[in-house]
Amino acid sequence: MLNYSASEENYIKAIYRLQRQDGTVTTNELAHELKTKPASVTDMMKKLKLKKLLRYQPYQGFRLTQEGGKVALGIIRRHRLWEYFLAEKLKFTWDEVHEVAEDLEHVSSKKLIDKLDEFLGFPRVDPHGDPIPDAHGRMETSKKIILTELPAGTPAVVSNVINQSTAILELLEHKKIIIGTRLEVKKKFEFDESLEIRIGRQPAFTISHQLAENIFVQLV
Amino acid sequence: MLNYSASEENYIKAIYRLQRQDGTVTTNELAHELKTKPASVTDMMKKLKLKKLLRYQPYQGFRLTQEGGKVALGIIRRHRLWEYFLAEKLKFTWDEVHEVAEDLEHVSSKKLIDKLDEFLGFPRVDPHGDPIPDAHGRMETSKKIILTELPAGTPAVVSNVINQSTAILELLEHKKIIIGTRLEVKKKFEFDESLEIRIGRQPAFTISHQLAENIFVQLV
DNA sequence: AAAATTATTTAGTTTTGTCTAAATAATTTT
DNA sequence: AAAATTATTTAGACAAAACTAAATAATTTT
Ligand SMILES: [Mn+2]
Ligand SMILES: [Mn+2]
Ligand SMILES: [Mn+2]
Ligand SMILES: [Mn+2]
Repeated sequence: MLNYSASEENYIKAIYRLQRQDGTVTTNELAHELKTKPASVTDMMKKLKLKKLLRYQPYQGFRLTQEGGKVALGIIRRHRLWEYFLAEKLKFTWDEVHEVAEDLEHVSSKKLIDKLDEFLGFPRVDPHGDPIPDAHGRMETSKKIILTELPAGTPAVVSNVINQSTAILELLEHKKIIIGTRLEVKKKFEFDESLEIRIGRQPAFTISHQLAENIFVQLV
Repeated sequence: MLNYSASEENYIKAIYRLQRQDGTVTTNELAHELKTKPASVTDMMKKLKLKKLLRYQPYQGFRLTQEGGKVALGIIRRHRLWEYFLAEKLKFTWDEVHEVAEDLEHVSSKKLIDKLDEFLGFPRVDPHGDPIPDAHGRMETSKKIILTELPAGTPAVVSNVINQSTAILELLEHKKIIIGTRLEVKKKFEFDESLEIRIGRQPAFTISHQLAENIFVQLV
């Protein structure tokens, strides 16, 4: 597998993420995601097409090729292993890891990453609950549902938090919700879409729709 | 302290290393050290001068300013901490650490490095025996002498190996010489400048001038 | 179906870091 | 002290990655 520049890697990773949702990715979406200009996206897309990492016809959207997908998984593996390292070994808080991992992910020594993986004990998920691809690019694909769509009375476990800001971390810490927390929705209120939830045998409490939207759970 | 590009950092580090030896650094020396062309060096020197990291008059040599020296120590700190991490935690061998650290050193989060330092237990020297600057840029300055200049009969401890190749590591492992080994020169042979040395109470053995040149020791 | 709006691409610049070839300065040899 | 050699700088080009402004294509509104 060839080596790509940090810039190319950031584009590849963004396309991978966006195409999970929409199937195909547009110029404007990418420009917005990467905080760059549409014209810059077009330039880079031509380059990545030439390198056979993606397919696209002018004015249609982009899609990674099989090879492009493999490259993306490699970058995501590096990113999430570093995040795990920062949180677990260096005691970074949850909201601090992403920014640093955004740089570390571009150091591409295969040996470094495989040894790091081993040192960390082959973790399956990063500090936000996102799965870490293994050395062959395989990763866990457990069915996760948004907390807002969990039916009342169904026990579930928090598996993933999307938003990685300091603000959401503060709130989650206050509410004592972390990845792995087992909870149940008691009631859904139509007016403001807030949820009443219960953790274990503790008294139930309320969380806002905005918060619930960012929490994914798995059925148990 | 501002942020510098990987390229600028590699130049700064190289100047720092070379000026330790010669006091001042020339265009050709730098070009050779960095495997680049003299014209590229001149370009970069203008840039670093503009940023007040070095002093130079055309056709004289270069010297880092005080600020330039501080920046250099920061890069060296990152480089050596990563080398220590790779060797100690990830079990890289001695000859493999430098190349990877050459990339990792350019990830410049201060918090990352200070936490890494703490995680590693504030190590004083990297795997080759070179001192690691602390968070304030201070580092050990123990007097080291080349093994070829150690007088016969004076006990000393191996503190440092300059050459970092796989080849020298193989030889040192075979001879059971590592950093920290206590030894004594028994005899120096004029003909080929080979040395007879003894480790502890074991039988004495011979090492070549080429090998001895790359080993530094400290008196005990 | 035209017109208006929105999305995307193209054209032309800019910055950073590199290179080759040519010019000039400094040093060494004769 | 010239001449020859070596070191350094300058001039001009190039590639990567970004940007702005203008052109064009696609979509939506009227
Ligand atoms: Mn992340
Ligand atoms: Mn990144
Ligand atoms: Mn090194
Ligand atoms: Mn480097």
